[in-house]
Amino acid sequence: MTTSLKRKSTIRRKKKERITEQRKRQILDAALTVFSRKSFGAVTIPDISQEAGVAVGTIYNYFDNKHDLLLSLVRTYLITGPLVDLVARPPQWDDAEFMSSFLENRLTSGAENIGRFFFLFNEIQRNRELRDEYMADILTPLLKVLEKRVESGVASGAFHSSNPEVAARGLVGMILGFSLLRQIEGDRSPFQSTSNDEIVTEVTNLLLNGLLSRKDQSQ
Amino acid sequence: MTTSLKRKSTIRRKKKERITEQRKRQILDAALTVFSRKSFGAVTIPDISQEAGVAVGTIYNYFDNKHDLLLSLVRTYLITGPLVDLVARPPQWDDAEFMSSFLENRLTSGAENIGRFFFLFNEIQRNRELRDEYMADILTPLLKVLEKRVESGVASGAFHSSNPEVAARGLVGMILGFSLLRQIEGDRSPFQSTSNDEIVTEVTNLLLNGLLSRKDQSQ
Amino acid sequence: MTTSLKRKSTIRRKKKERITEQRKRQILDAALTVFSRKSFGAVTIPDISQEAGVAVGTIYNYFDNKHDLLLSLVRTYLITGPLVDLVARPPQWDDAEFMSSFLENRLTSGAENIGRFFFLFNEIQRNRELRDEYMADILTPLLKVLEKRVESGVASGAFHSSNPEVAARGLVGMILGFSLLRQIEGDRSPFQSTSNDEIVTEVTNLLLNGLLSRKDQSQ
Amino acid sequence: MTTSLKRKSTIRRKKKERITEQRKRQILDAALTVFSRKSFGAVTIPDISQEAGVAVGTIYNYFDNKHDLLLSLVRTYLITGPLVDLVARPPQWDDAEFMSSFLENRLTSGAENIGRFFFLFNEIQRNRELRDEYMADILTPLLKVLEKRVESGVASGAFHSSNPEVAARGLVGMILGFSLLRQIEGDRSPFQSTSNDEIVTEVTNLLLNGLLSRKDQSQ
DNA sequence: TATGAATGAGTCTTCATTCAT
DNA sequence: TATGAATGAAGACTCATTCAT
Repeated sequence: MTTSLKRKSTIRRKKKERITEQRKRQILDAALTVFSRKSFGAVTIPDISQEAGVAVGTIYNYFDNKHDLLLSLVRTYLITGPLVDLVARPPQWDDAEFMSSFLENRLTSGAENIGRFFFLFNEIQRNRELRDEYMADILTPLLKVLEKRVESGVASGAFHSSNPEVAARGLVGMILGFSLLRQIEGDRSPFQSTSNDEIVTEVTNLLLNGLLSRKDQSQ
Repeated sequence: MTTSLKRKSTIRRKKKERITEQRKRQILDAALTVFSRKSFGAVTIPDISQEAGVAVGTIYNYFDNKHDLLLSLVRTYLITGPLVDLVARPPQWDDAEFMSSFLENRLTSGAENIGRFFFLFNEIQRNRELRDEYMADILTPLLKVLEKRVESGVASGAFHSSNPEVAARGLVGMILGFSLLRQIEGDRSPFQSTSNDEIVTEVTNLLLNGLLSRKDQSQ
Repeated sequence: MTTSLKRKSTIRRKKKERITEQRKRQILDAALTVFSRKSFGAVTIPDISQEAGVAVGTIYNYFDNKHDLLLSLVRTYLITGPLVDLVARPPQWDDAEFMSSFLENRLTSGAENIGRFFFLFNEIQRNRELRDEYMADILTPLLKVLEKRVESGVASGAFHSSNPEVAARGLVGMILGFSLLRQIEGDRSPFQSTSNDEIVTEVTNLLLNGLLSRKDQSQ
Repeated sequence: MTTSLKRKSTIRRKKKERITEQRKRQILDAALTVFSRKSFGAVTIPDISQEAGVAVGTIYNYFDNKHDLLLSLVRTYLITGPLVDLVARPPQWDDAEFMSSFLENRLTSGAENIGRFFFLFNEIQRNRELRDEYMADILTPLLKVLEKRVESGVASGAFHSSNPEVAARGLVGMILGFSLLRQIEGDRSPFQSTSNDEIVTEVTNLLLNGLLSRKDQSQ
């Protein structure tokens, strides 16, 4: 009976933990939805609580304060996901294949979300804690992986001779900036009737082959 | 005498307008300085008034309210400047020269400031009025100019065959994204000891010639 | 069988009541401990529940609300105890002995606790119900006993001729005020290295013999 | 004219300072009034603002926060006034005269106010900053003055041999405690029909001559 | 009976805006 | 025109109390 009781209590604890995680997620999802509508500063806790369908006080049962909620938001949605996998387990393809695949992946799955997280770039710039964490966990590792690929590609002759640091930031930067422009243009983007595949192909092509045609290229 | 009086009053009015413009500018400059220190939501009117060296009430003599001040900020710093000139009076160079010169110009003079103005992009996205204005006055014309250049470059054989809409957005996007990354990396950027000239050269090179070396390029 | 059942149920009920009283006491003790750490306004029900080792909800099984808990606190710790005994069964000593023994008793056992209960005096002042109860049950009877002793002492020639009402309040007041000062001085009290016996002797001496030496005393 | 302008500005600044002081005082007076009705924790800023006849925000133009308001309250009403004068410039009377005059003074002018400030003793006990300041500025100097007087009185033979530290605290304590009892008894005090002079005389007599009549006194 | 997550009224505090000087 | 004290609506956050388990 003691065993049974113990088991029961363990089961209950686990169940409780699961519920807690679900609630956190429920609130974070609501927060993200609201943040994509209003700017961060304009979002109020009641906004979030209403969207999440819980009381204001409930939010404070799961997060210390608004700032903590923001941090959790970043940790949950940015500092996880496919990018982290890519960095942690870079595939064994050759450098050109890797680049082309990386660009396609980011332009396809990353671009759709950039609008929702755009407000975070602002916060990241102003909030030292957030910035340090984002850089340490995401940006720097990603850039390092790309730099290494560029270096090895240059060494093997597959790539132009390039400064790897600039190239890595150029690649990531274009993905970021291109997605940002799509976000700003919104409804008025000329890509409404362009297939996403074509866009990805074109951008990848631009980055891999450049703008100039072969004959004009000056090595 | 009436004429003389009128003339005098005209002179006075002009002088007054000039002073008013100076004051507005003084306040907007202060606002921009403050925005670069604190996150947008954290900036208060007293902050700005202190930075500008005027009283809180004075700001309300020149701007209707905080939102109006923000609008003026965008109009003054984003929807004016060298970009407008470039679009209004595109130089007569050939397409390749134009592109290379455009990239250098933007990466040199634009990049330093993009961090300071970045928070405005957020506002642009949330504020329909602002976004429409920004797109109509700046973004769309700029993209149009670039698209035309790409088209003519492709026609002349100077450029790879490309979708001009994608290419134009790719170019602007990379400038935007690359500058944004530099801003985020800040002190930890690996470019601390790299000359700005080299960076500009490398990015320009990446965009014009692509990442892949000649022998691998598939037209 | 009915009888047996009834008896059993009576026993059970008594046991239950005893357990209930224990729980109440456990919570009140915890409340007192917490109040001695934080200011009254800063104490929360979770604070008390944690100190008592019970859940928040459990407290509400024994007390209607926070105010009720406070009332019980006063009733349990102020409106009971040795003072009540003293008043209910005054010893048969002569008046001088009684006074000296009263002072020693109060200064010894009462003084240590006065700091812990002091915050209750505030509540007593604000809460008419509580004040009436405290006065009716404790303060007035105590003062009456002392007044009677002073009267009889004056009549017997043992005491100076005094207004008994003033004298009684002077005695109680000094015990109260002296203990309060010790509480406020806390660590910085000069009595750290003075034995409690000496302090009690000195205070008792001051009250019984006064400050002036015999030769200066004006009857 | 420059001189005239300067003078004008100086006058204005002084006027402004005076108005600021008046406002602070106005708010502090209101706070004191409200605190004497409700316990400290129960008082809200709107309570005070309403009593003071100003807006909530105005209070924050003069005090950093509620805690700062409390500190100012203590500084303004407790750490100033006749007690400070007494301590700073002790009169040249002989020791017995001094004591008797001190007691009369405190029992007369101090006692009426003790009720209004009673809540502060609670705060003083819980709030280290407040306690340190109150002790350093008021309590310790006062006790030191009294201790010295007792010492010199004992040396001159005017007073009984006493521990000066205990005696000083006994004197102050009785004033405190006696006033406190009057406050608690309120309407039901038996002193309603007793002249204040008589009360003061009796308490002073008790402290100076003690309770025991001459013949019983044991030196 | 015990529990503790959920609730939302109530608090402190901020700050855009006004207006008398 | 410039000033800055006064204003009070609005937001972050707390905590006494409830109630489903």
